[in-house]
Amino acid sequence: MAKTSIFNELSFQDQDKLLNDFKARSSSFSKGVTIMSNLRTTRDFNIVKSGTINIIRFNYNGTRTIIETLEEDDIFGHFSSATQEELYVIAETDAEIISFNYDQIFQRYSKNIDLHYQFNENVVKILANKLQATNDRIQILTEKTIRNKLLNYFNSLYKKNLSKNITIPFSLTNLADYLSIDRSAMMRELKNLKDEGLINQKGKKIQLLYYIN
Amino acid sequence: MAKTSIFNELSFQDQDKLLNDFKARSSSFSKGVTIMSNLRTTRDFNIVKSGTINIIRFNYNGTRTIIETLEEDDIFGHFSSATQEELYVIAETDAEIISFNYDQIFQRYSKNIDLHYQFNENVVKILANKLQATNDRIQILTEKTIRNKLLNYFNSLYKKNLSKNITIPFSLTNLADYLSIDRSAMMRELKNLKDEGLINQKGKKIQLLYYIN
DNA sequence: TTATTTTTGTTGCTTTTGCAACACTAATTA
DNA sequence: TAATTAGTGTTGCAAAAGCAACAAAAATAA
Repeated sequence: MAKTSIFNELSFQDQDKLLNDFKARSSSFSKGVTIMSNLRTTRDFNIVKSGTINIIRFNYNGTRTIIETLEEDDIFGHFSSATQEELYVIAETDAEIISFNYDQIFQRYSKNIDLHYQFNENVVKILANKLQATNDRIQILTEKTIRNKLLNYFNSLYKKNLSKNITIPFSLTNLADYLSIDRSAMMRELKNLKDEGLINQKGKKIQLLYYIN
Repeated sequence: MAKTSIFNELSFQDQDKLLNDFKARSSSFSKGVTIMSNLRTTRDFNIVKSGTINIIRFNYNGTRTIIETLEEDDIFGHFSSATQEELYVIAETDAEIISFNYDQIFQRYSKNIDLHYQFNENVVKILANKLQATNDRIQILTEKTIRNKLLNYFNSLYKKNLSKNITIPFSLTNLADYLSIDRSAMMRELKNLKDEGLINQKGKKIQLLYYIN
């Protein structure tokens, strides 16, 4: 399933028409700034127009978990959130966000119907993609041991790139964060996997030496 | 956010028109039967018309994890799946399923436009709901200790019912499954919580004795 | 109603994991 | 380029969790 962008099949002109219909507004944020601190209760539908942003949860003990990293044409809104704790949206780089009221996308428009149909199709496809990605993550998180979490994660990268030479797309510290395991315990397990000849590893570069499927 | 059904705001007549447009087909399954063994690759959009079904993953070691339990008017499809392992759809009770090709929902229909708009709105809302529920589950799974997983889960039930007297909606065995923890370790932790006076518990009935928020 | 299966509750033991602390390297910013 | 911050790699120890096994209760089927 190829990644769908929210503006798939829509020209820049079409995009302008849509955003105009939605009464969308645009805001700019500098690197490091908190874009939103109440993601759970927002009624806005948000599109990242440029830059990179992180959706972050702060735990009781002060540690943080990156829930999602978003880039150009990715979307976020109340659906990105868990109901329990509040999530923060933070600009990883300078970023531009377009926002409009969530219910706008359900309006029946008499003009530009084709554009709205296309937009709707994109929304459905993106949500379905996100749901699948989230289900992937659940599968990894439900693995009981650190070893299985790692192997499961490696396999998902393998299937994405169809290569046994994979590169972790973020720092090892963030990987531990993503897998929800202790970093030092993860390093220990990586070492075990190396010692047992299952992988080669240097920093974020990992070579899978075991048979897959 | 109230739960949206796929046929929200659509009369039975409207439903028939839609399903006719979609060239939908209906199938019946007896309790215990495997409805589908290749959820990952299906191109169908499926609706549960009656009964209860489970989406299940079988782990290497033979244990199973219930990914989702679905009832009347719930939907499932490739978006329900993780890309790694294959998921099974199994009839928990006698069940009736309606299926049609996934791409049908993106067709531009000249007739019954309002119905299709409404259906599309329902699809988006349901997917957003599911995404939120899945994010909830991720939050619970990222908790590091059994105690925190339990408390987090109890809190989510508390927030749903706004009562400190909660009832686990499935067996304790399945709860351990859902939280991805060892059942006996979970029982031990439940006992600890009781001994420390944080909860009362008898079977699936739990009373929360601690201060929330 | 009895028999059978599933679920609950419990415990000892072992393994895994998290925590804390520290040295070292790489990357970023002044 | 130097100074500062962020990330990597490692270890000992303590705490938490998994595994295995079994008895008792509850639910379901015969």
